[in-house]
Amino acid sequence: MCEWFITHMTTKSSRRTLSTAEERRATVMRTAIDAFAARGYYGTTTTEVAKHAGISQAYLYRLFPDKEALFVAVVDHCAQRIRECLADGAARAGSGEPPAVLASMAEAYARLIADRGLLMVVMQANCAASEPAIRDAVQSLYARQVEYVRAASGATEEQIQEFFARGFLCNAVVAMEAEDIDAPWARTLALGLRHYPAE
Amino acid sequence: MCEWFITHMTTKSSRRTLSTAEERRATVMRTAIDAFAARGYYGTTTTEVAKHAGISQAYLYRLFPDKEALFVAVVDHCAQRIRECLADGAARAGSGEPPAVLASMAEAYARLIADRGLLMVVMQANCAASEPAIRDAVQSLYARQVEYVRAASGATEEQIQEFFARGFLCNAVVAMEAEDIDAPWARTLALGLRHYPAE
DNA sequence: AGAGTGAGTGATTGACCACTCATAGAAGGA
DNA sequence: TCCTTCTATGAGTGGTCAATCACTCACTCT
Repeated sequence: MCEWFITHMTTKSSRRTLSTAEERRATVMRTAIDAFAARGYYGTTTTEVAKHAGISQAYLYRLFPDKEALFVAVVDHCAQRIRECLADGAARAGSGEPPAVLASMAEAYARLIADRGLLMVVMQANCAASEPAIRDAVQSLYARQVEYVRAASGATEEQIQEFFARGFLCNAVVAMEAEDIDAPWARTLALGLRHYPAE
Repeated sequence: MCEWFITHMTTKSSRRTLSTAEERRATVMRTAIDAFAARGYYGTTTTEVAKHAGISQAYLYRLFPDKEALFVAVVDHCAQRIRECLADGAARAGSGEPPAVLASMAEAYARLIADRGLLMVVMQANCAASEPAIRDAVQSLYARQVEYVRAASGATEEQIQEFFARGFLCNAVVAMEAEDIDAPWARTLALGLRHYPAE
C-alpha cells in the first residue's frame, strides 16, 4: 500500500519524479492483485485499486480503458507468473521421468500460492465467467498451462488431468481457509498439501 | 423467472392468493440460485433476486434481514441439495466396496451439476470468503460433505481426498465452460467427466 | 527561456444499490 | 360484520460507484 512514497518520496522535499505510463501500469498490475483477491471483480472498486497503487482514481482510467480491461490485465499478469513458476519447477527437475517433473512443478506451484492473493485472483476470475472477456482470459490461461505442462513433462493425459485436479483441490482448500483448521474433514482435504506459511 | 404467474395468476381474474412467508422463502431460495450463480454475491442486486422470485424488492427484506443472510440461506439450501444427491448415490450403490460407493456418488454428483446454477453458487460462495458469515457457511458445507462421504463410503483418507479433487476439477471445468470446447487442453481436463446436457 | 507533450489530479455526474417506511389489501376467526 | 394478523407493494433515502473532464504541473527539446 502507498507505493507512491517508495518510488516518489525518497527525499523529504516535495519534488516529485514522474513515472512512465508503462511503469505505472506494471505497478498497478502488481498491487491490484491484493485488491481484487478479496472481493473479486464486482466487489472491488476502482478507487480501492487506485489507492493500492498510490495513484488517483482518475489516472487509473488513463492507464486502462475501463474496469474490465484492468481486471483482465491483472488476470493475464497472474497467468504469466504462474507459467514462470511452472517453468521454474520443470527446470529444477531436469530431464527426469514425467512423474518426477510433475512433482517438481507441483512443489513449485505450492510455493507460489503461499501468496494467497495470486491464487484468489485466478479463482475470482474463474467465477466471473459471465463477462465474456474475463471468461476468455481464464480459458486462455488454462489452455496455456495445460499445454505447457504437457510439453514440459511428457506425461499422459491421465497424469496431467490428475495434476490439475490436485491443483484445483489445493486452490479450494486455500480459498476456504481450511489449511489451518484442526478438524478431520479439513485434514483429509489438505492431506499432503505442502503449506508454506505466508512470508 | 416470473414464478408469480404460475402460483398466483392461474385464473384470468385479478384475485390474488397469498402465500405464507415460509413458502415465499422457499421460492426465493430456489429462484435466487440462478441470479447469484452468474454474478456472485457482490455482483447480484437484491432487485434481481426479487424479480426472479416474482416479488417486490421491499418484501424480500421482510423475508430476509439483509443481503448477506439471503445469500447464506441460498448457500445452505444448495449444500442440502448436494447432500441429498450424495445420499442418493450412496443408496444406489448399496453396501458395496468403498471405491464402488464413491463411483456411484461421483456419478450422482455429475448428474446434479448438470444444473450449472447450483454449482456456480457454491463456487461464488467459495470466492466470497472475505465475508466471515459466508466463509463459515462454506466451511460447514464442506465439513458435512467430507464427513458424509467418509461415513457412507468407508473409504480411506486418500480415496476421499481424490474424490474431492476430482469434484473440484469438475467444478472448474464447468465454471470456465471448457466442457464443450474442442481443443486438446479442454479434452485433457474433461477426460472421463460425464457431461449431462442441461435439461 | 519558451513551447510542446505527457503525467497526474480534484471535482463532478448520472446511474444504481441496499435498505426503510407508510400503507393497501387478503385471510380468517368471533 | 368487524377486527386482527399477515402478505405485499410503491415510493422513497442516503450513499456509493464507474466513468468523465477541465485543469495543473513536470520533463524534454530547441
